[in-house]
Amino acid sequence: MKETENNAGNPVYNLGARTFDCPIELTSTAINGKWKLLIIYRLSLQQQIRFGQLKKEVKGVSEKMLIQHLKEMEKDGLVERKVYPVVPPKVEYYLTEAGRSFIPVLDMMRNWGLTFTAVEPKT
Amino acid sequence: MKETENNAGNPVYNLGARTFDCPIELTSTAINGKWKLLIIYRLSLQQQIRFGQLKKEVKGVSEKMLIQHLKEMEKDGLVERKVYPVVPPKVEYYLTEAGRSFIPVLDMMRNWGLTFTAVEPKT
DNA sequence: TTTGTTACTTACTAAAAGGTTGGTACTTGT
DNA sequence: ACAAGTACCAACCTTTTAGTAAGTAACAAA
Repeated sequence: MKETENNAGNPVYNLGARTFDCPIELTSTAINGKWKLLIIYRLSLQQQIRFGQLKKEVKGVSEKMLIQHLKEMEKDGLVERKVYPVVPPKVEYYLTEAGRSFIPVLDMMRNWGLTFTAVEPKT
Repeated sequence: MKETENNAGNPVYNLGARTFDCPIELTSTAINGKWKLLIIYRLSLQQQIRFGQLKKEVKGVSEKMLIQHLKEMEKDGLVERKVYPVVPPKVEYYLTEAGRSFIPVLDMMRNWGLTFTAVEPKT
């Protein structure tokens, strides 16, 4: 059972443990989640960031979803988690190489959004 | 009530009837939907396409979701719909200028996905 | 008159996503 | 003894999203 092709002989794409037939579906899945793009954006602006700080910066996110999304992105190999053996707990998150490779894509997505800036109506 | 800023005096971004404070959220919302990126991708490959043909090309999509997504993208100003007054019905869809402006972004997303191509394990 | 074609619509259901609340662990400072 | 601080977890509930199945309109061809 070849792992570089699907049954039709087409190449496949792997993100973490998941396999896709289509690169767009991979990307789509990777960023699927209400807060993921914002999380990546925040992570892209600094080397590493503590969980509590990230929660403050991603405005409106619940703890549950922040953790859930971070875990998924960890599994996908986009984010890493560093635990400091201290009390109270200290955990830092940062983008992996693969995660950082998404930054230019995110920038384009952001720039596209910027083109929809509201303008003053003519009086 | 100014429509180019939010209450904090920051600029806002408009997609169709919706307003966002953050360009990433706008983009996120615009492409939110299981099939939207694939639909845009298909539309990007040809000038216009009939509904039935689009359904064939976006493999796995149900009629309901295809229609729903197309309608949303129409409201968002990314897609246009052309109805021919014939029987049986003939409807063609195509990207608007704003829709086409997303193509480079989609290309980057696709290229990012391509970097996850599975490779032969070393034997 | 019945059938076929195409682009839908509607109703119903199942599944997934996300929010809220209330925990826990562990150590330090009081 | 206990309160504080931080990063979680688990249970529960609501909302959203998506899938299925059935039906409709309009005309043309058989």
